[in-house]
Amino acid sequence: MEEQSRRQRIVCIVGPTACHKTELSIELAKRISGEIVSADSVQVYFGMDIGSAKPTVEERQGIPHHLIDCLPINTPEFSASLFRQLAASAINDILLRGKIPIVVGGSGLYVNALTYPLGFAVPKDDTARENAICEYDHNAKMAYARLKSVDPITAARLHPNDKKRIVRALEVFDCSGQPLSGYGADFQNSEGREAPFEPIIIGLTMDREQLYARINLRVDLMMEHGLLAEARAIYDVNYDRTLPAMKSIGYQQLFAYFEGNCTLEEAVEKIKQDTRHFAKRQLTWFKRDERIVWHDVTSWDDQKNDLIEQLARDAQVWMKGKTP
RNA sequence: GCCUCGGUAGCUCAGUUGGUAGAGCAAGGGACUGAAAAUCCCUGUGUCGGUGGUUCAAGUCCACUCUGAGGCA
Repeated sequence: MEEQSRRQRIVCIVGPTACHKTELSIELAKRISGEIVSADSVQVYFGMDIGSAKPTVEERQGIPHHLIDCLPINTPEFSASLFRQLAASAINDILLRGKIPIVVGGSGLYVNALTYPLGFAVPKDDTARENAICEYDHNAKMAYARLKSVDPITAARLHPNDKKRIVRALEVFDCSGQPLSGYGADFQNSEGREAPFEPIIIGLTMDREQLYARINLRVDLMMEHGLLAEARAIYDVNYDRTLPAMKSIGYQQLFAYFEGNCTLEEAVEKIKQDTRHFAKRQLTWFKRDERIVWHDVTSWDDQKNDLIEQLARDAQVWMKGKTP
């Protein structure tokens, strides 16, 4: 309890893409003297502006934004762990300046990295990963069986086809001698470690059909605002296509078009489709998080003023640390 | 007017010699610890266009009918 109250508090805004997170966060920041920390795995890259729905300088209205535009596209690897380091230092800075950090984003794992005591104890090990991939490709069943014997807890969580996670779990064991589950296998703080920050989490959601309609519309707007040229510029640089940034929605589909694998119309449809699927996955992720206080913003235009006022009060109470 | 081929799940279509239907996509649900806008898993009842008939049994055969596309006049 003593430790808990000493932990630094932050405000988080989460929810699926196209759910007014950006607008809300900026309005909130204006009222409570906040600064924004983006928890978004694509907005971190320079040059991916339209497709990642980065707020423009005008939209930011002078509110400082962190973790936007801080990596080149050809960054070979970024990770939740690295995000935590960068975001944590940004947040500490903000707090030192007496401002309120507002973490806003749709990358659920990134938010959890800041608000749960996630392990991230064993860094990526290229050799061990190579070997695990070979092992899995050679005989997936046996690779899974080995994980079962070496780390039964993680194996039980994972489906035998979940190559990426099985490989990672084997990698962790092979280079550390410890099972991945030994570093804390859940989000429930069962290991008793302390999370970096203590959040109030505001969740935005809306009627599914409405959300999908907004997504479709937003993709059309992105195209009008020059997404094609933005994607083309990135395509022309000829980056390694296995780079994480190259797989972002809105870009990979247009790359397929540039390569003649589909028409432009089909590519745009695919962007909408993939964005809808993505929004659904985000909702699944956030739904199980019982810390989130949800707000249905289906009728955003009518409710936003009241909602912003209310959330500004909630956030300020939270930051003063008066736990009920 | 005649001929041909269609009409089966939200969409595109399968459906063997008659045994009350099944794939892909969409959609829904779930998972998620150094790739997370990534990756992985689960879920298919629908007046088989309609009405009658043959049959123990019809999406499947027959008749009529509605409807779409194409062809010939």
